[in-house]
Amino acid sequence: MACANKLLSPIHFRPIPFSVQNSLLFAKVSHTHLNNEHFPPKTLSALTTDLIKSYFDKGSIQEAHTLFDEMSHRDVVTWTAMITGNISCNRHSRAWTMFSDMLRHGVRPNAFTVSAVLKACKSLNLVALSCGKLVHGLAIKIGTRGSSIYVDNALMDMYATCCDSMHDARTVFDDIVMKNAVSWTTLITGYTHRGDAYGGLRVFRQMFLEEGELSPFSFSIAVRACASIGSGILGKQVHAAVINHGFEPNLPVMNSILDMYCRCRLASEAKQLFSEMTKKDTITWNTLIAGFETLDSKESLCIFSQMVSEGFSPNCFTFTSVVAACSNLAVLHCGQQLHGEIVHRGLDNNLVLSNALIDMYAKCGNVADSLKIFSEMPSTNLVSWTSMMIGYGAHGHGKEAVELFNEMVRSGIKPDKIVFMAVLSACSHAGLVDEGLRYFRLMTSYYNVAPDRDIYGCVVDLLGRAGRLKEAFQLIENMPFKPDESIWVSLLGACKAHKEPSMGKLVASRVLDMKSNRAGTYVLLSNIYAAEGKWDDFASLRKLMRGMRNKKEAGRSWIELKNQVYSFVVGDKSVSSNELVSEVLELLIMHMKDVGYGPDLDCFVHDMEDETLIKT
DNA sequence: TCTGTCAATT
Repeated sequence: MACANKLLSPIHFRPIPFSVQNSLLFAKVSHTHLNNEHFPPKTLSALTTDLIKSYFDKGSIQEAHTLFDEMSHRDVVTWTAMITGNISCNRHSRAWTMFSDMLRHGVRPNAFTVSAVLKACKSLNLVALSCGKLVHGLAIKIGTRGSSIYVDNALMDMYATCCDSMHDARTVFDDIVMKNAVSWTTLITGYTHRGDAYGGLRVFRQMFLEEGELSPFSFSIAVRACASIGSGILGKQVHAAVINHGFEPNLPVMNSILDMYCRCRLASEAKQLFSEMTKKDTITWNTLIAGFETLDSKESLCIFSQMVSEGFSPNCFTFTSVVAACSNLAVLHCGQQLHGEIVHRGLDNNLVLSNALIDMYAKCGNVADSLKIFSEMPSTNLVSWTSMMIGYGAHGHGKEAVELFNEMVRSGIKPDKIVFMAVLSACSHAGLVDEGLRYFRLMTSYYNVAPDRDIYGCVVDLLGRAGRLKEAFQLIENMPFKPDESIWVSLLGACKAHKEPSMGKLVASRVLDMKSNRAGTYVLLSNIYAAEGKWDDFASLRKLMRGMRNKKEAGRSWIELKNQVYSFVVGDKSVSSNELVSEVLELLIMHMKDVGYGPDLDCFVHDMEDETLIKT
């Protein structure tokens, strides 16, 4: 057997044309077969199927097809090997045509064929359901449905993954008499991936109640479901179940629990689990670094250097997270060092990573380098263009952002909602009001993208910033959905900036109607009253705020000095021990006064109670 | 005797 496999290795025949090669092969197979008495009685067709499979394993798709075409007798197994081979090479539509060819040749599919072809249906999203239903009918007709757990599970998976057919998946599931671990996992995954985490968790619980077969897969998907709804309480329960059922040695399960703690913003739980994990791989580190990128960017950079010093090799996932951490912290030097390391490791061709670098340079104030990366990318996607446009917008280059948008459309990329937000925001910051409004109209009339609350927020900002407050007000009043607090607050800020007290009062009444619990809203309102000298109203609002025990989150600043990053808030005493920071700030303030910049004192209110300045 | 279903990181 082993000797036959060695003999059949396609590498030996590489330089010889296919047909000759295959005749040679048959000769050798028959020869071995006839001359070796101890050789198991494998048919020629079985041996050829072996070879077809090994061709697909090596990615030699054409050779597999040539060999198949030259066969005189093809049985179900050979056809099935061709279908699965094409699927493993991601050629799903070819797999489907192979299947229809098979039916045309009058070969009756078996359970192997049906489950394989269902997988192809799943991946052919557009025509999936009609193909899938056809196979479902066929499965019933030839009697594989209900008699093969593989067919039933594949059928469930097909219904769950394609279109909105969780109902059909559930029907198939309920009909299965002997459910196995895959049946349970497939159904839980179906609900969870469709965004119905509670549905997934209900099935997970049912699995325990009915004493279904447990597997690490069902645990990791259940953990994922908890993470997606941000429920640390449910996540901890699943974590306990993982320990109770002895799945702790399974690394993917533990990695997903780590991810869950990060997504539920339970930083200390994540840290503790990480320190207790005896086995760790690159994914473990990446999960923690990605988690801390949003929780505590500075910490995520520390974890990164720890990862490197412990001898783990960072990959493109790792670098994407740490580059994003640098964007959040606006630490250019650190970002540049990482960029160097990325080039050194040959990861600079990675699309997602390049997009992160574009964003990093823009957020660190270096939009020219963003453009350099963008223009040198071998291929781009929607995110690349959007990141570049956001970078331009943030630096006041509205015109360039608009030009980039037009270029993107010309290159054949279809704009989405986020791109329009980038364009509108760029127009807003550059004062290109009419240009922005034109894109807002084109969005629905030409590009067929439905504007949502966020888009309306951008347009209100665009009009408000330019002082076209009445238009902004009318836009909010005529929105196709109920305005939320933030959109009114945005207009309120514009009223204050343009010193329009009458419009301000009107907007303020709308804001008060929302019965907000956000401190920032009241700070803004109280400032408007204070600026008008309405101290009674001002006082009652401040009282209301104190009752809410809700403080506005302080605006934070960073400064990078001598390879050290200092982060501080207004009135922060923690950095004052470093005289250098205070000195630099003093110098900056003096310089600002010299060039005629005085702070807008209307914007500040002094809170006597906690002795801090609150900036709006 | 050849052919199968499910999971974790940006």
